[in-house]
Amino acid sequence: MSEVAYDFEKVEKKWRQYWVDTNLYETRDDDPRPKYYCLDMFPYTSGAGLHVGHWRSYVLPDAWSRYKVLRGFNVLHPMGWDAFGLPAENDAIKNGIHPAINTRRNIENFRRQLNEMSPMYDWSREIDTTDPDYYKWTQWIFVKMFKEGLAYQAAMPINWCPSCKTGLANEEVVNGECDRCGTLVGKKDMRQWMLRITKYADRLLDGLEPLEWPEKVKTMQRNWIGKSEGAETTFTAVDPDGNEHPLVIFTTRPDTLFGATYMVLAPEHPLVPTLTDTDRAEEVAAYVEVARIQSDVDRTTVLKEKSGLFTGSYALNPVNGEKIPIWVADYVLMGYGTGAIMAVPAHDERDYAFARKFDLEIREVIASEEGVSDAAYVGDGEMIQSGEFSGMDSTAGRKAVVAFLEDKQLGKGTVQYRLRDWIFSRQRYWGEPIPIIHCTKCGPVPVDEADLPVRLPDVDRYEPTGTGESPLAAMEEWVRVPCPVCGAEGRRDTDVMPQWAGSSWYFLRYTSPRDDDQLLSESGKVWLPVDMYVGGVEHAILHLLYARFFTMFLYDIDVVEFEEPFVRLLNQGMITRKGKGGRVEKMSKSKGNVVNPDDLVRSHGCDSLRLYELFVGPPEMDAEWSDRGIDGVHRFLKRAWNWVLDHNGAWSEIPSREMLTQRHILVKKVTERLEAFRLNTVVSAMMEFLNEVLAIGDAPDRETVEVFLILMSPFAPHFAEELWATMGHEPSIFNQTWPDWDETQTKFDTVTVAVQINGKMRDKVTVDADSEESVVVGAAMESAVVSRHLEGREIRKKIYVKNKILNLVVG
RNA sequence: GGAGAGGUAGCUUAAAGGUAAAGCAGCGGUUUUAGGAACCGUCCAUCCAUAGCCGGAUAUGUGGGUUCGAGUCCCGCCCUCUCCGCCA
Repeated sequence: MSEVAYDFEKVEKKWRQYWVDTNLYETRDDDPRPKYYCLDMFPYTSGAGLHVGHWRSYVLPDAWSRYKVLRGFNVLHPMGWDAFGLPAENDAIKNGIHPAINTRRNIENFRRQLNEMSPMYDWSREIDTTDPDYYKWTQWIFVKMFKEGLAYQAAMPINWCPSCKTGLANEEVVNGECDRCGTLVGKKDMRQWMLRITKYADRLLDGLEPLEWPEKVKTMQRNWIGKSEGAETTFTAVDPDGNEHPLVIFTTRPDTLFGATYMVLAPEHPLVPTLTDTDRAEEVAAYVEVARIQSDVDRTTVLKEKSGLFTGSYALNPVNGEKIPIWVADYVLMGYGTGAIMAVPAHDERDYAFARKFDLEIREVIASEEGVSDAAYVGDGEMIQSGEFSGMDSTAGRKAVVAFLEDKQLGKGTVQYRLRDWIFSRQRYWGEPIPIIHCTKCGPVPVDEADLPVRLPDVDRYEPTGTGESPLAAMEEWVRVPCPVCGAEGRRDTDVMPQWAGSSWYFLRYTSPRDDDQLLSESGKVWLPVDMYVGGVEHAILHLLYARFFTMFLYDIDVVEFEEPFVRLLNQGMITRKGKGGRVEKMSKSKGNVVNPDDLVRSHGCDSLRLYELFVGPPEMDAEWSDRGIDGVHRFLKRAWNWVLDHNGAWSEIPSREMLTQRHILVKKVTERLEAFRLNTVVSAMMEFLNEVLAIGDAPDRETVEVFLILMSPFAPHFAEELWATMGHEPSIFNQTWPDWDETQTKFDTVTVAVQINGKMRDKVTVDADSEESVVVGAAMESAVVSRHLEGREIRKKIYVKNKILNLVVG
């Protein structure tokens, strides 16, 4: 037994201080080593603090960063705070503490908790999205977008809680209800700032292709962007007075144009009042009103019965002049396509359900084996009942019909996206003020870039006003400013940016966090783009899409030299644990199943917890937390500690052949598994190694132990550093180089070969490595078990795989 | 309805065509006034057979297939989890 017990508390305190004192984690732009930028998704600083599930997502990239350091890279591994936004503001309101103060407290708690993990963050690069020196540049980007025509104002229906009398962000609408009072959320038309992300739809789609991202995330983004090719076609609507109105629809299936038996307008469609006849006007208006105040959530998630009303008017199909009824129904959305459709019930599931309910004609125009008597047929096939196009395959037919429409000027081929422009205004307090001044003569004018940032004023009342305006609107002395263009009296925009604004470009700022003159310093550019980005899959769409959009924009205005910010993405899995309801689910305070990492650091040590967070399961998969699991890795560390100290100073001069082989196997396994990011199996390789060398029992040689410690250091840094020093080395172990392995040294002198008979394992024989077949067969024949199975049977075939198995096929 | 991930010993996970392995739990021991912790050892998945050992058969959700050999490859089915969803 070693004299010095593993006192993790003392060891961890000592080295944590040492690394800080010696600036081990300071990262320099001009370091000659090749750069590597490993980024964690920075936390949203809620009041709840970190649990072991969060810890995992920070330990993984930290271990990876430390590995990259040992591999000779100059690693940038920064951390900061995403601290503006609604949850922070609501939390502050609830606690009756000003958001600025509340946020500061939360940040300090997060920083303290993260430091418990001993991360190699370069804290000199810390950023905070609520810092005016930071959001100055968030506003700067907005000004640039405004100047490029990408930021514009539009009247948009927004989520509106009639009880709280306030606009709500989508995040605040839960199952169609106001998150705060439970009232059904409706819609209200308000003038909003919008960002023209749709202009980038194609680039956002095409850019995904080469990225080393999980396929799932790429698929989700593709679906979100939702590109569909089709045609716009102009029908002619005839109102009750006999006046004609062009009615444009979008369809992805122009080949089914002859199957259109009715049309549907979205309730908000501007032609609805015109086309509704007087008998139906009241009923239709009521229907439209109900649909209008319903939220998108209600209209799109409830997949039950279709509803709708006939307007009393008809439209003419441009390809055959047929007269078909025009309906209004809420299954058609104003926000997609043109807000109007031609309904082809035979070949569209929604139209089919609607037609069945309202007894409308279902006309088959694509031939299929199944027919359309039970359900719509949505596949391809031969076009029938389609005039001159009959007999054509529908795939070719789509192009032919589009060509026909274009020729007759009845329509054109177009592309539609599901992606909408980004609603960028919030009528709230805790966010970046939108840097625009409204002038009665000049209209909206951006704040002069030299005058940025527009500081968020300190107000006494930061609660939502109830008028639908931001609390900032009440600050007359702040609002009233001269117009930057003409000098006349202007008014500041009083909306703020959404929570996502600051996080859409923060990864750039870490490279030049204190540059007051530009968003990104020349010297900081060396780091970009991000080589490895680690975070939860919950950001698969919004944050990652917004960040890509911002980056592409900054590329277009020559701020950065690349279009895609994140080369490689890793989504770490959640930590789950049995909650109050007895169900195994994601850790959260409300489920009562959180485990606080601070407690485990105290009881088992930071290194044990780091190791267990990695060991708990494959990084990208969810893992169930086991309260006792950490004991296993803790014992492993103690055993390893004793193994090193027991032999310290009494090393074996020459490593035994077996020890040497174990060492090379370990380096190989750990390196290969690390490169594949299978960190859980790296830890188990360490355990297996220790079990093997303890079984050998010989004193290890010095080099084997040194190698072991270097391999351990990314995962259990204090442990490795302490033993490294105890062996007489100068700190720090992180100045060492990752060891290499010799393939020829990973082989043992003798190997155990399994002997199978007809594919079933019967015995094992030990032979010299690389033995020929005859030798192994000879050894196998001496086995009693084998000979018993061979008795009275003839060997038909021998299959020998060197050093692995011998299979005897008998008759 | 669509997309993705997954189902291996009581639990969490390895094994990517060739001996089913690691940790936890369990069991036995040492230490201890005792319990716990720690440490050491061990490990029996099921069934058949046996006084007991030796032995045999069946075992990676399930049913087929390919192969000398399948947890692994192919096809069908069942179950779990996550995300998306009236997008024309």
